[in-house]
Amino acid sequence: MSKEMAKTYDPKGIEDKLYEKWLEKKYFHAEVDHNKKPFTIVIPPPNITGQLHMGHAFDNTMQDILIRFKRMQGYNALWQPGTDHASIATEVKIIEKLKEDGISKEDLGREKFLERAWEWKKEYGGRIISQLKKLGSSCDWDRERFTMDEGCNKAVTEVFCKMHEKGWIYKGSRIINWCPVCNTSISDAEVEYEEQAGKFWHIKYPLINEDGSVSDTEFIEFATTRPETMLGDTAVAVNPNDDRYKDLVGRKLMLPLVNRELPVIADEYVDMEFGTGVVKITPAHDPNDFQVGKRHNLPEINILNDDATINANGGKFEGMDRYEARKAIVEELTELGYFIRVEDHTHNVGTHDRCKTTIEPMIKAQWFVKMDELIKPAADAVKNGDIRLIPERMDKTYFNWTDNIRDWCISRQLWWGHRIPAYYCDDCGEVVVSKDAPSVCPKCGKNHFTQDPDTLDTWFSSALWPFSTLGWPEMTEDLKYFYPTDVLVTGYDIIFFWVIRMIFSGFEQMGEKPFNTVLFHGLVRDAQGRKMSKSLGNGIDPLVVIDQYGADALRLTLIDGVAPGNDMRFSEEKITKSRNFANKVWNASRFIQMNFEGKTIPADMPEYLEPVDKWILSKLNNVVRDVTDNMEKYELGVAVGKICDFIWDEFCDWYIEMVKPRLYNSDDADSQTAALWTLKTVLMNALKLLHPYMPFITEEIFCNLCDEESIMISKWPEYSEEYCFASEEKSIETLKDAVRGIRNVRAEMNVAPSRKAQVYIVSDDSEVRNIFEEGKLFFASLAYASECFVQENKEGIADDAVSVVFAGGVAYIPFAELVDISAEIARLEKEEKRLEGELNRSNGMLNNERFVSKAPASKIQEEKDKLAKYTQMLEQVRTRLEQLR
RNA sequence: GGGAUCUUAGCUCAGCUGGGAGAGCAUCUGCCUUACAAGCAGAGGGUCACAGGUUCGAGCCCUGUAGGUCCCACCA
Repeated sequence: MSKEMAKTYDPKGIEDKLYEKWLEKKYFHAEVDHNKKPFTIVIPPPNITGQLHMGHAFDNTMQDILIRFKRMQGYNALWQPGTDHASIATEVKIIEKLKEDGISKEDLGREKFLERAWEWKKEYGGRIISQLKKLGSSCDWDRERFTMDEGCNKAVTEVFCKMHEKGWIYKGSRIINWCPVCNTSISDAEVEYEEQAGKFWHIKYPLINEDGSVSDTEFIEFATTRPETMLGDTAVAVNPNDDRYKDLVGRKLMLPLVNRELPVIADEYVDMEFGTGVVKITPAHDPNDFQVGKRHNLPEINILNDDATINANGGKFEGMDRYEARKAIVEELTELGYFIRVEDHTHNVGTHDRCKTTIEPMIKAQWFVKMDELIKPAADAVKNGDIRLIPERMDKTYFNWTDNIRDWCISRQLWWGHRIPAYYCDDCGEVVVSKDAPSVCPKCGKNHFTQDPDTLDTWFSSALWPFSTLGWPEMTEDLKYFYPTDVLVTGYDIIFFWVIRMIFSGFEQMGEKPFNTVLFHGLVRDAQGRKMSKSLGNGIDPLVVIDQYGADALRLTLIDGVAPGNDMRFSEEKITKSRNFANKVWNASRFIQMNFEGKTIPADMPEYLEPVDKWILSKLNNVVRDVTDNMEKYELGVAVGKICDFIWDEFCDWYIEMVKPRLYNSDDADSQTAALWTLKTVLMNALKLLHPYMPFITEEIFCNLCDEESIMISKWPEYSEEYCFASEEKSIETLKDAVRGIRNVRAEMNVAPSRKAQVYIVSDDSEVRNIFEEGKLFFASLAYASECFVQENKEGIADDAVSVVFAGGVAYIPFAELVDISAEIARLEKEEKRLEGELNRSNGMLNNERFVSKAPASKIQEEKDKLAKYTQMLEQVRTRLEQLR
């Protein structure tokens, strides 16, 4: 056999070496192959600005597990990787960097700025990719893409032009969310509402008398959280059914400070119950007021510059910041006697999710995607099960968005991104949308154009990712073969940003869904359950974890015991547990390898197998079936739990211990061969099951133990009738029961394992006697017995021997000098009580006529078996008690 | 305001279509048993948030209550 294994598993060195090998062998690479079924995952492209964090590690671990699993199952598995240009995030970073040198982006100019951005991409864009590799991700790196590469560019332009032609992309002047810090419009999805402690200012406007003079007795009172917006008020509204104000509707008010006459209008929008039942209307700076303004043909007065300072429409407040103006306005209103009072008021304030700046609603000309028609097939697909969301509850979240869809603002006043393919004729202003710059104006025939300066929302290109990466708009072979992809793995936090947009884009552009299934995961939180964040400084760097514990341990920690869609807590304890498991696997393998030394192990199942061999093979067979089933259903956390339990508990703690005597004794060659073959078979198959979760350690061991090239291209184990040994499974469990019982008693009596004792197994069931007879050797070692006798009756056993009742018989341990008869009686009485309880329960059920008549037959039989078993055990306990008394 | 979800051992969480409450960690007790002390063998510990209901049978299904978390809406 090959080289000696170290005593503890050290992932350092091994992981990088194996990853290099996989790359070299091109195992990750997938080509169209019509003899194989494809299985495709597209990666959620990480931002080029990003560093690998636990969220990425979680997300990519899940994808890698699925891809490796399917690859081993014989699918043509493609994991399509790439990165996202992350328009605004990247632009902000570059601006920050420029700022350090004292330059603004305008100083630099568009061309130069973009040059910098590309340099930046070149320098840092690869960083996250190399970090993903550390994790073991088996992406097809030959296919790596970037949302702003040539192909994706082409796809974006194509979609924009097509949709524009169809009328589903349009330019319009509408109220949008404006970020005064990033200086760009953003979409509704990018607005985050944050509860803030604010103020509620109560103000009054004077009515205008019939003679045109400003009344000093008649006022109309209302309250606002944003007094500065009064500069843009163009009406005051009341509810049409509000008797208090009926007479005022149609009259005029004087807007103080700017001396503008405002009408009092009636609109259903106003809630009579809230406050004074009066609302000031600022169509240019509030989305609801905007709607009211449209209904009543109110003027829209924009009072803000792009940086949220007051513009010329604000009169003497011009140039003030919005918050300075707020203060100044309240002061002046107080002086003029229009201010009533102020109260504390917590309310939700819309902020920009990226920079947390309070957004300012403004009317601006922007490009939009018309959503009402586009969303229909996307909603239907989930409704009718064509696309499955896991966990299912995500459906509700999904429909909540599709049912309340609003047009998508896609233009951004940024430079880093896909530039909008719209051209304006310098002479007549005609708008031409086309893939290439037009040469002649279709309206005036002149030939000078200026391209729209804006770029597109980052998510516009990510929405096309599942097909743009496969070659669209060309109908490539890749596209025909790999599309639709199989599963998308992502966090529930980007369902609106990305998932929905990919779905409607897929239907619209490809005429087909982009994926069959969406597997959602939750957030990785810290040990206290807090979100990992930069500001809290509680983030755990996955690369540090990999360095300390290995990628396998990290991966296991992230997936073990986690249900789809649920958040998980990451802690030192958990990672230690995973590391320990890796070490356990390592040592079990080391032990097995040591025992292979100088032996030949048959390739096929030997003729002769002992019951324990059959037992573990049967157990393995069940695990293979269950784990495969769980994985097909995306229950990865459950699946890995079963694998680990099988390896640690059944295989290491029981089976290996059971076969040790056979390994140490070469007299019975057949028996030893059977043990060696079974050890190898079970280990190899268990490693295969574990490989998707812990790719490195499994590969290292696998290659140490066999001549195959790699575990990652080996065949996934399948359930097989050949390995079904139901009766051995059952009988070994009986034997384990006896062992546990004996250990328990010995532990209670504080007998050191080194103190061996004789053990007598007494059973009137010949099958039970048989199994102990056959397993005598290992049974003795597991039960710390010096000798083991199997017999039909109690003959020759000391009366005061300790007795252990198990299902099928009684074990006697003549340990006279240690036995305290009264303690023994107490122990057996406790056992008697327990069994009586069980019998009561069982009898209760079986005597319940309605249970017997309604419960399924299998359940009844199960209960009858238990009854028989406990009856027999109780009998034994009672007999024994009598003897002792 | 609408919705989702959670409440199970001291802690962190599993528990699939209803059929005798689980794991890891922690605690306690023994063990250097020639793969592993990052280990082995044992033990203790739970009215499955609360109240009803459906059912032969409920941690699981239904209704309500309380508390937590999250998402959406955004009453100026």
